[in-house]
Amino acid sequence: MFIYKYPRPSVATDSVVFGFDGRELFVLLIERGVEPFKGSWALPGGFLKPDETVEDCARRELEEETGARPEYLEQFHVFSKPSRDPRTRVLSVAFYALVRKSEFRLIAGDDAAKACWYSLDALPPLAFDHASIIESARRKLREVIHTRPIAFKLLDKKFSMPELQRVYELITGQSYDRRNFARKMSSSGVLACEEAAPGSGRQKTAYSLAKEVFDDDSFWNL
Amino acid sequence: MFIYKYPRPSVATDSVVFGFDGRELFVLLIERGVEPFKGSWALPGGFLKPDETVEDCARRELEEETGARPEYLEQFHVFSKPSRDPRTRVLSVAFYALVRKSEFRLIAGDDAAKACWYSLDALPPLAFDHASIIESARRKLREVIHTRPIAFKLLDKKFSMPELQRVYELITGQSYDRRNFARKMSSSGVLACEEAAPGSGRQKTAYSLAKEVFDDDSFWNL
DNA sequence: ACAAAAGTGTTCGTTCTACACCCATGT
DNA sequence: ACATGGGTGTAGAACGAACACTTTTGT
Repeated sequence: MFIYKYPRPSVATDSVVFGFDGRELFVLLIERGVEPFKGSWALPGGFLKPDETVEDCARRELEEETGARPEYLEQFHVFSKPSRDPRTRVLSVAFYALVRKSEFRLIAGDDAAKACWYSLDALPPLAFDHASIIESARRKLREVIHTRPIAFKLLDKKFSMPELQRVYELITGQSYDRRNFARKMSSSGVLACEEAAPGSGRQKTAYSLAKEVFDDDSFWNL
Repeated sequence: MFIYKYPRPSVATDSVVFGFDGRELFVLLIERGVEPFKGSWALPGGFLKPDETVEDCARRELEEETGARPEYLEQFHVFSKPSRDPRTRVLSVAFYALVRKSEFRLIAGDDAAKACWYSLDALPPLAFDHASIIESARRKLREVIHTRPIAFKLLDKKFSMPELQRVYELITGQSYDRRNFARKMSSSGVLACEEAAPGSGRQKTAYSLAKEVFDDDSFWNL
């Protein structure tokens, strides 16, 4: 039992983990194993422990519930409407993360019955205010993709230009001319060319993130 | 007394209020009237009450401690290092706000001994991690000024082109060519020309934010 | 052999940048 | 009268947008 002089809210984190399979964008959801909303789909997340930062908490809960250990994870908004959780006052710090969907095995642990990828445009009904958290994360992603090279976190180390373009188009909702897109990317200096496809035809040239970018923190933390 | 089954952190808000006097940028600080850090300077802010959102809390505390009621106030980061407050675990949701410095009277109320503007490049020693919160708010401002027309919140309803330019230069840390700057602003469509200075000389042309922009929420909330 | 996907250059319009002079006001 | 600050236009460079054809691979 914990006793305080003034009332305190519970604090939780929720994470919107985006994944890409070469075609579509997905979000990682869990089926809740406990009340409230037992049996419905929700974002992975949970309550803050006494000695961790919210970032620690988001990472811990993600790993416990789904096995995911994203490289890139960032907080983007606090949801604090008093009625957002029917049990008690819960304030949620929301994060978004980008992972290579292929790169880890889904594990359902803990109080998550199972973890599962859902296509962003075929989401099931969601617990709490999680639908609006996802909406909000999408807007954030659309905003931030112009500022930092985060799209690469969704792709394998080596990727092709059309794959990269697809990611940009899905995130921004616009479409781009193939040649202009490739030129702009190439001249921006963040790409390294791994293996060129020589002639012209259906084989794909492989690119990767330039090393200078990959390990320069200023690109990622602004 | 409040009793919970699991430990909970205290949740507070802290606000970085920027002001502009025609020359320099300022931040609104209070002198703490209570321990810890009694007598030193700090950001206005305080603890979340049971039935308010973090936005409500930030507004309430700002008004109580300084009298400020900013039009534009937005959360930007959660600071959650367990040791950031010596008393107990306090998690802080940080906000930044922009006000017309001329437009309100400073009032010191509550547990603030007094409220006062400090120039951004002559800040006193600050309580807690408030120095780094301010640093972080500045970076945020630098980032967001390219996306939304928030600079106008620092200026009077009517303002001159050189004043507007000064705000941009202070926030971004760059300087711009007068003519290019004026052209870009004029052609961006967010300005309305109030009174043109006819000839050319030292009288200033007055501008204001275009009405369409002023009351179109999409410009402000993205 | 046909359909689907990937590679490749050029032109044109727009935007950005750099730059110099004149006038009005206050001291 | 002089210093300060504000107004104004143009030319060249960089950037962004639009556009068609050829090759390869899989069916």
